Amino acid sequence: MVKEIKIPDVTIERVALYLRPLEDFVKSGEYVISSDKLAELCNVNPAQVRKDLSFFGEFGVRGVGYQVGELLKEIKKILASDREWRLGIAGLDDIGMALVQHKNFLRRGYRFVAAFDSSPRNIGRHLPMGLVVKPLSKLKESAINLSLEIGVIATAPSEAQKTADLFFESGILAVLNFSATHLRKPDCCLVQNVDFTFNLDHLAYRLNKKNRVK
Amino acid sequence: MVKEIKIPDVTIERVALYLRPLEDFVKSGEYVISSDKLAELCNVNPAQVRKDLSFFGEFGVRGVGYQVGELLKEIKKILASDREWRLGIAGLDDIGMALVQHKNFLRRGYRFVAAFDSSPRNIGRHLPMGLVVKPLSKLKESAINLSLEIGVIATAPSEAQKTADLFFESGILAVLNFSATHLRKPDCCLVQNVDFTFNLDHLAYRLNKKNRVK
DNA sequence: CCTGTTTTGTGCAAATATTCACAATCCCTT
DNA sequence: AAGGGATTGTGAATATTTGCACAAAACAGG
Repeated sequence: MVKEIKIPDVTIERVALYLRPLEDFVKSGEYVISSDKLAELCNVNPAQVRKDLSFFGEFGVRGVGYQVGELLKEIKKILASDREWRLGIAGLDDIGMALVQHKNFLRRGYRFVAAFDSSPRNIGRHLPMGLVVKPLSKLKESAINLSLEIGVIATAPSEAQKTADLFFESGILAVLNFSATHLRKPDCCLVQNVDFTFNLDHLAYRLNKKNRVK
Repeated sequence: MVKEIKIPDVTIERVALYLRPLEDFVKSGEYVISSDKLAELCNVNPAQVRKDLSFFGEFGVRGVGYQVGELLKEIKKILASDREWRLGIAGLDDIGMALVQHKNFLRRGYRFVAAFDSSPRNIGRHLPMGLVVKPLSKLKESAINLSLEIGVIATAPSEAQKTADLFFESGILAVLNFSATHLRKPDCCLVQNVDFTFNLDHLAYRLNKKNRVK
């Protein structure tokens, strides 16, 4: 019987955070990293690092630290980013275009294998990596044929819900939503919203507070 | 003597969250909203909504609810988004371009008033709203002349730190970083990192877990 | 002006999350 | 092979956050 502990959401987020400095670290040629060092790089508490990792197993060696390469592999396994995920994107105006071309996605294992748009202006356009923009009407068919796993929505807000529904109907269970609208979704599906103005609001709040305290 | 309570970070984030449905709500013509309704729209607990708001004052009327317009105004005041903030952006390749042109920023009070790039390919380009891309060497001078308040970094990772330092040296206290690199910063300055692959990692993790549980 | 209904604001208890602190373990040196 | 130094893994202590539950306040209708 496997132990059935619930893993906090914040832990997952931090574990993803650990991934980035580790990648830099492995390039620098170091073989071993301590929880202290990793914690410092991520601005968290060392005990936190150890506890976070301990949810998933014992990856370190007492008195020594963690093997960088091994830890990296373990974290990728934890996050299920030890394999490639197949993405479809809808909406190829400026943001959509920027996303498709962004190299970070592929480096981290997220590959765009289909692109859709409703506007004749964009349909048929050739994108890097041999992608051709297809009409939205082909979304469901393509999603199945190409085994899409995650849908990315970069359409205008007015089309976002319609597009999301297409993704959901074609069996896609996760959507990354750049459209700054709230999406209705079936219970079985996951949605992550990305809204840059959130980050700005947070900065503005903290800037303002700092000035007031002065 | 003003009471000196510490306001949790999560509260700020949720308060920013409340802003969005409220804006929709005010358009729909409703005058009053209850914590129950607002909570439902944001997928949080009603008591949470009330407690979050109570950190900043008493905005509701017992037995009635909250005046939508007034609440909206109060929240904007809390977040310091009741005024315009002046942004400068560095890096005008695909992501930078998409950001500058994105209408949401201005709608929420974030105005790009300067744009910088190091590449001759981009310098001198005319952007929407009368902006012209200036060379990075002019950043410090412009930042002061134009009273920039927040710097946005959309450069290649290799240039991110250098650019951030320019922002900091010119007295800018907050930076929004799209470059997927960790930035060193003076203690007095604020940095918010935006990394889309984080969101994807989180989705991937949850998708994977769901399949395992099955 | 009283009564019933509604919904806020908040004290308090429960649930979660973070941090401390230390035994357990490993490596290195002699 | 023994001792000293380092660092993990984790139980226990703290700190923070959430949510319940209810008094306080407003309003509407008679």
